[in-house]
Amino acid sequence: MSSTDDGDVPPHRYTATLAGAIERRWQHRWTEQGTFHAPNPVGSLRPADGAAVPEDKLFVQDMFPYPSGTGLHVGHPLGYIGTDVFARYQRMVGRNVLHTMGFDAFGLPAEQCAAETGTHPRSTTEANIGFFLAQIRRLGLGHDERRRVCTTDVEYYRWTQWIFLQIYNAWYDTEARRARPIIELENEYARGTRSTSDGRLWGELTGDEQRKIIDSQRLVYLSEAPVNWCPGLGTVLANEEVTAEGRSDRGNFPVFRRNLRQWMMRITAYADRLLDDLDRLDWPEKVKTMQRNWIGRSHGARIRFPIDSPSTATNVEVFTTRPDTVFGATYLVLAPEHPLVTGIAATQWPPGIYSRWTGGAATPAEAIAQYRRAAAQRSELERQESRDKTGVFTGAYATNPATGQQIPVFIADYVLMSYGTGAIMAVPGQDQRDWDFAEAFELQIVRTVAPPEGFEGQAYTGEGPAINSSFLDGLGVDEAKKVITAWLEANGAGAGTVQYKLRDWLFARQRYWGEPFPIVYSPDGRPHPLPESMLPVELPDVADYSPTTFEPDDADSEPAPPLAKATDWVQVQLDLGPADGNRGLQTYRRDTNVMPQWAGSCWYQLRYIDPRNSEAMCDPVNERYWMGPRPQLHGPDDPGGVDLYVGGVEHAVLHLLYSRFWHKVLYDLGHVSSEEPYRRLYNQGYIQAYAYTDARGVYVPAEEIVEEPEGRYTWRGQQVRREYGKMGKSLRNSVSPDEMSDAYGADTLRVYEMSMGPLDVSRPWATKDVVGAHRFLQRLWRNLVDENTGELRVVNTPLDPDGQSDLTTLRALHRTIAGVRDDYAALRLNTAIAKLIELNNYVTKRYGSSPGTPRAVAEALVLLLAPVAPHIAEELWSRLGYDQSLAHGPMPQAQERYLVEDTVEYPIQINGKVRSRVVVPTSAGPDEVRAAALAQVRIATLVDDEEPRKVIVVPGRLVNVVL
RNA sequence: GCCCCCGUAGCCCAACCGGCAGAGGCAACGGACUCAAAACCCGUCCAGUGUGGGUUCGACUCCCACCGGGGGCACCA
Repeated sequence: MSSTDDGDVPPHRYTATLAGAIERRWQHRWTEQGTFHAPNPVGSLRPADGAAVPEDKLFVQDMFPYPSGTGLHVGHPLGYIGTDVFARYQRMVGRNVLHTMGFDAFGLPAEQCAAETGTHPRSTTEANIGFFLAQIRRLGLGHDERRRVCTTDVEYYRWTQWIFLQIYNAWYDTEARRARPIIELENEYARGTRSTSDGRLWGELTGDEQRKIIDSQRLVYLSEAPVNWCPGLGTVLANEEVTAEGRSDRGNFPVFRRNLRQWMMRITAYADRLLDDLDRLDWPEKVKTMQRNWIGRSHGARIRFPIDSPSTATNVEVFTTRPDTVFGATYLVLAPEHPLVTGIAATQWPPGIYSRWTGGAATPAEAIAQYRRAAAQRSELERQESRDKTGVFTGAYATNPATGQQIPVFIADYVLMSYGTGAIMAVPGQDQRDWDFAEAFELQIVRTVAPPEGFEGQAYTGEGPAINSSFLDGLGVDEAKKVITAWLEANGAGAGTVQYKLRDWLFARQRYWGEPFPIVYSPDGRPHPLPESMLPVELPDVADYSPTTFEPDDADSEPAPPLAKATDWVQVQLDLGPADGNRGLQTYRRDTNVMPQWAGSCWYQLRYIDPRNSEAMCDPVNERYWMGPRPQLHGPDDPGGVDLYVGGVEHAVLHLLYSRFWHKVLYDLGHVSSEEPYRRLYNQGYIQAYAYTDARGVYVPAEEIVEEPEGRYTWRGQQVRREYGKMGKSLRNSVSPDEMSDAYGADTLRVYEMSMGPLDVSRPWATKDVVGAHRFLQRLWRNLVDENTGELRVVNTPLDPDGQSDLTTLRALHRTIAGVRDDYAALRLNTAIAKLIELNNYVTKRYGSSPGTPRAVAEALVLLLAPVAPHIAEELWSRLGYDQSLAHGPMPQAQERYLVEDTVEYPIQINGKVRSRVVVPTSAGPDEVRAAALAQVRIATLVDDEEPRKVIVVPGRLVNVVL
């Protein structure tokens, strides 16, 4: 990379050195003057002069960065620059713009670093944030620094704990379709307006029984259910944090299903709303689809199959999306872990049984035990690799409620305990998995949907008339589903139901560096929420920050959270007050789990709004102003939320689903007016890079690569292999924003990154191309400032609209103004820059050797450039004689009169091929254009004497003569 | 295996509702400047839109199939 500072240059040329000086000066000035402070309607950030805030506002947000401490590369700030350009443009057109950035600083890396170095995670976190801020401040991002928050600050996580308590102290009223305070549930039971499930009166229940009923309905609850236990990390994980291969998404350690007592959040209560409200969001379709798949709603039915076992009389309930195919259900399959398996298993094999059904075992019990052992040992990965159907017969038979037929019951690992009821009715005729199993076990196959003529496949899953299905015969799939569901309900054999893939959110982690739970336990093991007055619960200091981790494969290990070691903190004497029955000072044990990293990022937009509020997480008036629904602007269904949220697509399900869930709970409980946190979501692309490996496969420095002809690449003479992907220190292809700023200035880096392509497209980094952006700024500077004297070279004589040459300039100028404004508003930053370069090139050509650039052009160029290259723009603006920053405008307006030309040139096509051109007045109507076109000599010759079959005139575009 | 997105000049990318394939940048080449080189300045070259069909007066744009690249889901009943 070459600096522009080499050699002799004119003293006032826009070089990296000059850019650096300008950038430091303006960054200092912005900070000093609080240029990017956005006032709130009320509270400590309201306007100092008591003025009302502008009605027109905009809330722009970047996804919460995690301050990693490894330093940024040029890819990281792509989105930050994008939002900054957008925010600056909106600020210049007069909107009150809230744009800031805080830190999501709890989490594993800081903790791991702390454990390795023995420093407190808080010190490494703070150092990392300092480093991160230094890097992004150099880019000139217009953040409201007063609003920076950090999830690890006690004043921040106090409110994270407060929100946890709101959720804890709430239940989901399925009839009202919203969360309500838990006290209202208790009141309903107490008043008798709600009855208990077993019909007993509330007053007859013991306190313990009452508490159990209440606790079981909270949106946060303790569960004994199977969880994802990761011994390698020493913690449990949420489903979302486990990869498809059954490993931890951080660290890639094996994850095991274990029964452990853990905090869960009832996100499933919101499944329908989380799904349905996607339609109200301005989000990329891709992300919506990912959330839809994750929630995985499917409509179907639960059907009960009576078991005819010699030992027990019970039912197996299955879930199916195809109840219409029940007449073709020729066997049942239970997940190996299904609780009914042991109960229904026959003691002896029935006579004359296929040997493949028994797995070679002497009794069903033995076969089951053997199969279960084998299934437990198979990892998720192995299960995926081989889709061969395996299973064993339980010896039991069930009755198909539709046919009355006896059908065998199997266990097989292709049925998952975690979905539906953990049991299926197998319909091989209409399900390929069942077909495969049926073939392997020689089971009966009955088609109940007629495949189309000539169908040669196996299972047929498409549309068609029902067959072999008694009273359903002839009906289409949808109709048959309705009829059979009604029949099942009428006969007490089942009911229509909705099933979700979404599971409740496992909310506890056995780590140190996270938010402590505002929960204590009495000696009897019962949890008690702390009253709000006891917040925050501060994270105690401990000698050892890491949990006990285990051999990654040690599935039988037990979690041992670090907080359990802080015995002074764990044992407390508290008076929980009236909420806990005024029991006075009691001894309690604190919860030693911490919240998952996602907790802090579930609500940070609300704290950005009111970062210093000590009375509430966020004043409702401020929330309504910045995030409230604006139906007049966004339509009647507008849920409200942040106006623009920019980040990578990798958070499509985790963060974005959790955050929506919390926000909806807060909405239901009346704490916020918006129903969604993020009205508009935009996924920025990634900056990627080429990396090069030598013959040994070792990465070599990308900046020293020489490109040879025929697509070959060499490093120090030896041929290397090129690969494309991430930018990173270990790949030796990392380029930092600091080195780019050193070489060209931050404005150049900003222009380059924004001009590389649309913000949502990934593209390769090319350091050699950056110079193009620098040349543009340099030329623009030269058009306004004399490089030798430093004097302004701008002429104040106004442009004369009646003079032909000035008119050309005015038209070029106003066309640019209109186009650039459009582009900025639509986030087409690359084309906005192209138009600015185009205008600048025009100015260079037209006025480069004249005494100077007309002031009107110079000012507009500077103002239009300001969002993307704010430092140089501010500098030029001040040299143009303005002492106020241009951060709040003005933004030039295009004048309509200069957007229209007097004449238009129409291309003339004959049969779709351009053959000639004709210039006509803009005012010419279609008939005149047609006449002018046909009168063209070249056209007349080509048309000859033929009468055109058709002449198409597209106003303003072209003429097409069809012969 | 299923679903989604993307293929335009040597490279990164424009082309708005189907209407002249080129706005911008890089590279290359030529010129100018220079004792010379770099930087800077001026100019030039370059594709018929991944492939094959279809619809249309007209297709980068719409439809179908295929190829290549990226992503998501993956025994979810």
